[in-house]
Amino acid sequence: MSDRTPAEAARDIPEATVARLPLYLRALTALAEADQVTCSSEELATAAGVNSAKLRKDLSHLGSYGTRGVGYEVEYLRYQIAREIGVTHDWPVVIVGIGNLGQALANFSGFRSRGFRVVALLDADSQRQSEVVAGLAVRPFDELAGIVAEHGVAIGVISTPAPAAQAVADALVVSGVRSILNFAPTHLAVPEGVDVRKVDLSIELQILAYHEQRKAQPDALDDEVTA
Amino acid sequence: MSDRTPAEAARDIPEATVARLPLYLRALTALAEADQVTCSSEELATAAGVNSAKLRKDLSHLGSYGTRGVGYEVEYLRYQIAREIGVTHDWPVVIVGIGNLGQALANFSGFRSRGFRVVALLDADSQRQSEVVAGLAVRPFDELAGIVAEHGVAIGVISTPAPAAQAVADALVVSGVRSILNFAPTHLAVPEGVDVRKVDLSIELQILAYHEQRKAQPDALDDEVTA
DNA sequence: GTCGGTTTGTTCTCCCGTTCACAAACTCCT
DNA sequence: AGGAGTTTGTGAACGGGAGAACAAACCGAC
Repeated sequence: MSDRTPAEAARDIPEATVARLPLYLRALTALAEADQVTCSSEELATAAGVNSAKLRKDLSHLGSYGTRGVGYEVEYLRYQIAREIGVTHDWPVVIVGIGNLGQALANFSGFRSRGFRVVALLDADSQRQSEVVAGLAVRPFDELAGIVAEHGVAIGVISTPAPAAQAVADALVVSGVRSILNFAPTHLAVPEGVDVRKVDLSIELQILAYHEQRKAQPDALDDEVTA
Repeated sequence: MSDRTPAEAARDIPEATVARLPLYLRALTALAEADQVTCSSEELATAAGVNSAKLRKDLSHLGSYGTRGVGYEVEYLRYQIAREIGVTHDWPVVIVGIGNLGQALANFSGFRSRGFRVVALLDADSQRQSEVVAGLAVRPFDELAGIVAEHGVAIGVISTPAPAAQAVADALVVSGVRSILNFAPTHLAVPEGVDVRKVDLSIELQILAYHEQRKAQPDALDDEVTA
């Protein structure tokens, strides 16, 4: 009934907590690179930009790592969170739609370094299929099913124009992909059990614009003729 | 104290509603282009991918547009939402960091068509300053303050590497920018009154990976040695 | 061994957001 | 004009997340 996946609470970790775990993972990685052995919840929370009480509650959902009176062991906690998220091994990813954004995504180093590996770039435009982007040849879109099966791809990224996105999503789902990251500015309808996360640049800007407008106008609101 | 802006509820429209208004605006624009004159809440909600009751409550926060027994007039409602968001006129935007992602953003047509106009591209790398991207010359970063003042820029986009992001944010704030869209994978500390929205690609992927992992494992969880 | 200081894990409360369900209000047909 | 049908706007119940505050647990000193 709902647009979100209602029974997606797989075990018992709240969705809001899941969304913050990558923040903690990143902060812990930075601490580890600075050769810090232990850290307090206060320190880690500051590094991640969240409240320390929230951090402790989040971590309590995955277990009782950490020692009272001492704090958390950086490397140990980092591994535990990585394991919980599932990025102790690499996930194969395909990117569909190799325009400006798709090329930027293919070149994005953050993927490779954080548990993801781009195994194929796909595009329906035959002109792009002669190009090589980020060391990978751009391949025809109809090779999707074979590539997904071959590499065991579970995550697909859509960076096509909006009109093509739904068809691409359908094809991804048919091929067996159950998680989609959608950059196309459109709503995707997918079957139950398939997760879609949306990144929408113009929506983010419009939200900023709303607040910006409110900052500018002190309190003039009702005195407008709108016919 | 908090990392979010606590007193940002400018008037009385809930934040969750504000985040959905751009969705409705987009759906209404699509309906208008299909020459549809009126639409029901059910129809608009389906197009936007949300619940119809949620849609009606959202719209009720901006006023009582719509006619019972009939629905909403597409063009009228579209204008009202655009006015509420503040995209009836264009917002000048600067993009800082013209790497792969910055170039993709500069070329993104959705900005221009949805109330935003990129007025300048900035980069600290002098090698990039000879390039022309999306019809705009890449200019030195130290011209920021002048550009912001000249065009009345209120919104800045950061697409630099993570280590440079905080310094860029500081410079934006000093120049007078009060809204920042941050693509760098790091937490930005900004003064009260400045809004930051974050788009983080690897976090989105990690959230997908978490759910994907839970789909794969039916219910094996505690039986792991972790030392 | 005991005591003080420190930090985690957890409980409790409050608030925001979602959803259901229904009254109010409008149109169209007779 | 009146009634049937339709759709909006909203009141109320419900669930989840945020934050404060505190008890439990650990370390180190004496």
